[in-house]
Amino acid sequence: MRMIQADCEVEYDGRGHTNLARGIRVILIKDDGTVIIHRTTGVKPVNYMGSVIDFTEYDDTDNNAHIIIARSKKETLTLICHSMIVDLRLPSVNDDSDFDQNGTERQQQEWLSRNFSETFGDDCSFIMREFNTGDGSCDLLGIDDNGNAVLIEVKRKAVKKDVYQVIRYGDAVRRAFTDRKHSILDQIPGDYSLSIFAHPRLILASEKINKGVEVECHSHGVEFIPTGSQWRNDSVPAEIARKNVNNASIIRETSESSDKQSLFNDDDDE
Amino acid sequence: MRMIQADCEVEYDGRGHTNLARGIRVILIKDDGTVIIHRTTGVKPVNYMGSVIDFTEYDDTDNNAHIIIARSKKETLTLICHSMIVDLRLPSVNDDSDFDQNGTERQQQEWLSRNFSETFGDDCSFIMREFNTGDGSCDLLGIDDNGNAVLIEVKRKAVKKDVYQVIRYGDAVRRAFTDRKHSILDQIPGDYSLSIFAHPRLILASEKINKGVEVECHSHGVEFIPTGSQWRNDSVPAEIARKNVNNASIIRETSESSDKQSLFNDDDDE
DNA sequence: TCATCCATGTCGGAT
DNA sequence: ATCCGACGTGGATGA
Repeated sequence: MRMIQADCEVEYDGRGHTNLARGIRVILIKDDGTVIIHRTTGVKPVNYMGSVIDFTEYDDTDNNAHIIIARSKKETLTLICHSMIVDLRLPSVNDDSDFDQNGTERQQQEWLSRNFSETFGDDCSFIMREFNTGDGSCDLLGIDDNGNAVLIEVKRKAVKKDVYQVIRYGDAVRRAFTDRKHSILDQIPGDYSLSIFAHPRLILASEKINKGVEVECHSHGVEFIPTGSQWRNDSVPAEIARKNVNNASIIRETSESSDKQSLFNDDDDE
Repeated sequence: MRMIQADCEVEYDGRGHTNLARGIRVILIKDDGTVIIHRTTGVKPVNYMGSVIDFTEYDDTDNNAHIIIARSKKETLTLICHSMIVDLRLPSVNDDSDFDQNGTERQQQEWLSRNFSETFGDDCSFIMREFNTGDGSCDLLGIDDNGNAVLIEVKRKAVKKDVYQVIRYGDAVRRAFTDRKHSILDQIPGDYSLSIFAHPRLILASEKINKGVEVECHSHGVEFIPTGSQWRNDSVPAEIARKNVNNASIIRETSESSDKQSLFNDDDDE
């Protein structure tokens, strides 16, 4: 890992083409070749490149510049460094530690599969998750008492576009029905007829919902069903923070009103 | 800007919840409060947080740990640092330099507006860009010789989902027609009747196309039109690299076969 | 390799 | 503030 702060220009060429005019940025070069360039604000890097195949590093004495070129199979990232303010090479370490993640749509989907009839109605029973419609996979597949398939798309926050995702799944299974494409049944546990896809029920299920989504649902024959947030509580891990904060002495603390700037740079030496 | 390398645990709580077990990572804390935590590989940070309102920093002497807590309105990021290997506070700089980007859909859209009939046919003339359908804005609006609106969605790479984006725009303008919603015409230069939206032509235009998209188009009455890549050539900026690489002396150079690892850390002192 | 979909998506623009 | 769609989206997963 290499940590650089440099006064530099950056050019990227590949899927697109970008030019970043001269200025001071922070550059990370990881041991796997990944290059990440950050400006002074924002979460996302202004430039970056992964899958680097080779590096070339020049000293352009004529222009008094240090040049770093990273190449991947189809891309090139060029840094013209007019001055290297910091250039720190850190020992390589490998980090195979666990990263646990909660509150994902996957967990929401799993929770709903275990709370199916409670959420979607007693006339409706769960069949499977990740049902392949032939045109993308639907989060949940169920069947109602009329023998119609129930296609459910799960979102943490539903937007209008999602309504069309469900419509698309409906189109796909109806086409499987009219085309007598029996292979779509192979993935389904149990013994079902293709006719369950003649008139599928379409459901969009979500925790939060954007304005206008219910109207969009209604005008396209899609049911909207709120899921609540209960699913989040089922798998919250122990918080590491609480057990450490006790007995700790505060070194520095800021609030919204204070000058944030002064905290992170060396302009304010205490 | 603060650049840290630390042996740390990380917990995030907010929209989701994550726990990262102990290990060595690089942490950037920007002057705007943004925190970015990188592992040893990959482009994306393992943890991050923007819109930070306040920081709290502890020394937990009991556990011999340094604790940094960043809070935004609805989120908390906690770092338990068991050792601070590097903790560099860099002077704040402001960087208002230009960042030019090319090869965007926006440019493709603009190019198509200037090459409209060549691309979409002589029976078809351009009206405007970014036409608000009432349910999302369509990239290009034109009109054909039959007096029907032509709704065009532009993509660099078309996928099946995009077909439904166009369908949705078609739904919206037809609804405007049946509902006699004349206000949709306000944004259109020139004098048109609502009836142009009775039977809109729907077009998906793209440079690249995924398998199955044309079939999806055909089965939903959407036309697919390839745009080519000509639009990319209209706005390629001068390459800054070429003019600098001449007369430069190579310091170090790697190729695919060499040991990349050795380039970026200090295991190989030359 | 290609296609699909989620993401603590982030970000910018419009309403 | 919310809504909306692009992104050099990245990354994982399944065919």
